[in-house]
Amino acid sequence: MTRPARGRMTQKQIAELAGVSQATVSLVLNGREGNGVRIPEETRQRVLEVINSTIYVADPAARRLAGVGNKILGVFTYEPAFPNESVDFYTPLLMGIESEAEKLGSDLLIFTSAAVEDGHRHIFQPNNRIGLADGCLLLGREIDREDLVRLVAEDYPFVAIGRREVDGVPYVGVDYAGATASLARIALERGHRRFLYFHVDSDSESVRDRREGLVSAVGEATDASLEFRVGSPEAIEEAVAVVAARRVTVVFVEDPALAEEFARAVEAAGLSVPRDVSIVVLGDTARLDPDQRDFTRLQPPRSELGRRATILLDELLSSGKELPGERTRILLDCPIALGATLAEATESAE
Amino acid sequence: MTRPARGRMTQKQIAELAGVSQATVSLVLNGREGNGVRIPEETRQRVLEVINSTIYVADPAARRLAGVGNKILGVFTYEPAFPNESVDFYTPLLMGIESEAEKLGSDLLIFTSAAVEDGHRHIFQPNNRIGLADGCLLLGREIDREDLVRLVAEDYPFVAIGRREVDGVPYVGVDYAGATASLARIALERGHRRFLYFHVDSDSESVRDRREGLVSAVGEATDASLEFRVGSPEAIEEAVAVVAARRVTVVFVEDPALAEEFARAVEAAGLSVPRDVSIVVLGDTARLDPDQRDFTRLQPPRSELGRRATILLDELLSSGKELPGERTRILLDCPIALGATLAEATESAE
DNA sequence: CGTGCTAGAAAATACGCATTATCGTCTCGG
DNA sequence: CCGAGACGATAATGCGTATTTTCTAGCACG
Repeated sequence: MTRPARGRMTQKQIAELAGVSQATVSLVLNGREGNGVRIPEETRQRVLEVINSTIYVADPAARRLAGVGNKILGVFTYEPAFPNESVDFYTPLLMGIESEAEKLGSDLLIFTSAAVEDGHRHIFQPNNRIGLADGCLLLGREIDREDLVRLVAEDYPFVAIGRREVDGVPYVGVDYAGATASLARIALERGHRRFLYFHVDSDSESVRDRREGLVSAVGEATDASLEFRVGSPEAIEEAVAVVAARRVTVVFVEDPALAEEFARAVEAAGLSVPRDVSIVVLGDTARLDPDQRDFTRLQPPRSELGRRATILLDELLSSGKELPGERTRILLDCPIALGATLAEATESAE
Repeated sequence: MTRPARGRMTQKQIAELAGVSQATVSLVLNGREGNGVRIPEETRQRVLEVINSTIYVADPAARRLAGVGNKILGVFTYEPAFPNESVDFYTPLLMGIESEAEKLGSDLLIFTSAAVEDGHRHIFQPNNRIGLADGCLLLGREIDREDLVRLVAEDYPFVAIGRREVDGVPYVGVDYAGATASLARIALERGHRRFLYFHVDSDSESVRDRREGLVSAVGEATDASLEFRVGSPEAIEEAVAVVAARRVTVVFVEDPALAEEFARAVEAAGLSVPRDVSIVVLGDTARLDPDQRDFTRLQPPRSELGRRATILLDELLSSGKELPGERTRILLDCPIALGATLAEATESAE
């Protein structure tokens, strides 16, 4: 017995003190009336007095076992939630989640116990405890698809933060496609015609959405072209050469770290950002150093994401899951930070 | 029934699939051997195979009810944990807590449900759920004394972050007295003799410790003097006058926001910081703007605090609370940021 | 006086798991 | 052939709560 009685009160003890049965205590506590249950005011008061004179609180584990909700929302992060490098990513999410949870009167259970392996956590481990929560929010840049499938199969109530293309997965995501398309259109308006896209090797939905937004917007302009390059050091060298030859005037970079690297390479080659080449950052800019340049970029509404996801989870829990699919798949508009790295295109020397 | 069976697997179902009893499944899962329990390898394998072919995970609520610790550490914050203004205060603490909880294989339950009243939360509210956690960490600048007394009375395992002068309260705090004394001695070494202390109206232990450290260190120098002023706008005006008259060369400020205000007032009066007057900040500097001046100040080791508190709580839980008092009251050294606002004292014009 | 009804409250049960006691069965020694 | 272990596995129990079911008086009515 890891955890002995400790001063903890039980309904049975309350019952003895009040001279009633445990069942009566439970009925009083839960205000059950009607349906064959009657409790005269006198008895009710007696029980309530005893309860108030003690420090009784219902054991949540027992409540859950008995099939009632606990007002506990799980939060599963695929990476540690609080380390410095992620602080700007997770903290705004958690802020939104916390404020909404407070409104709902729910507690948050953060699953820090899931060990990190292969760089990220897995939900289904021998002793996972997601079952303690009424439902769960899933945060993380990359969420294991198998986990999602399994959660759906188990009919466990959860909401993913970020769009997920798995049947039956409720999510609150960001309209990256639309926002990226907007950025691309701004570039087009500013005269850019030759685009370069530094992509990353990831098939995550967010990356794909951004790519598709870019491709479709550039495709709308018949005279514009879009080249792809994997974001790697070699590609940077080549890209700088291409830029130097005035064949590309704007570069969309998926990885923020790479953007800075590229900008430096450009400048090392004697060119200027954004005069000679504009740069737009697409991926999570949370990790940018504060002293880094003011990139033109996406600004996902993270707190709002957390808030909306929490609300959706609560809806799932209270509605008994009969929500129509479209209400469980939410995309939020993504604001754009215009920044200082997207300028008018200079005349091509061709 | 808020939460019906859902696709969830139980040991009973596993048992049926494997052709054994529920008890056997449990025994296999928990690796119980000896003490009258024997399970041949053949059976064990059969059960394990079934388990692995399904998505079974033990129901944590049931486990806990059955007397197994659930490895959940509660985190009670007296203010919302994630809002921007507190981010630098709580986040490092949470970082330390999280990393340690991960090592321990524990989850974190954040009590966001406790409604905020009178500006801060209370632990004991009807339906508080701290009972779900094995133990609890208490964070907050000001912790309600009554809550502490009651927790001790209940024999509930917890650790406060920050020194608390309440009998039986385990804590991990910061040696503010020592660090403040060090700062004062540095000021003395640099020739300062006339000290001014902007204090705040708070009897919290941390504020008191800093005051005592300052008083005792200044008291050691027989030729030094220390004046007290409540930190208020009027006091600022007066203090500037005093400084202008060269009667004070160094000001210790409890409230960081006030420090900046004071510095500006000094400069507005045509004096210079730190040439004419040195400033030392004592209180929580977490809220300082990044572009604020580089104050000489205290730098509490917050992540370490979180880490050590988590370790202590774990010790309390696993030791059955038989720890000697001195092991449950820990003070960590507080590093000092020398900053740029404590200079050599200029010769007094007296 | 027995029957039916009602109010009030206790008893019983289920939840899923861990653990203990118990029950067969088999083997070996005497 | 019988008793004592040894071995395997199951039945039984408890954890604290919610809920359903059952029980006990007391009472009115026929």
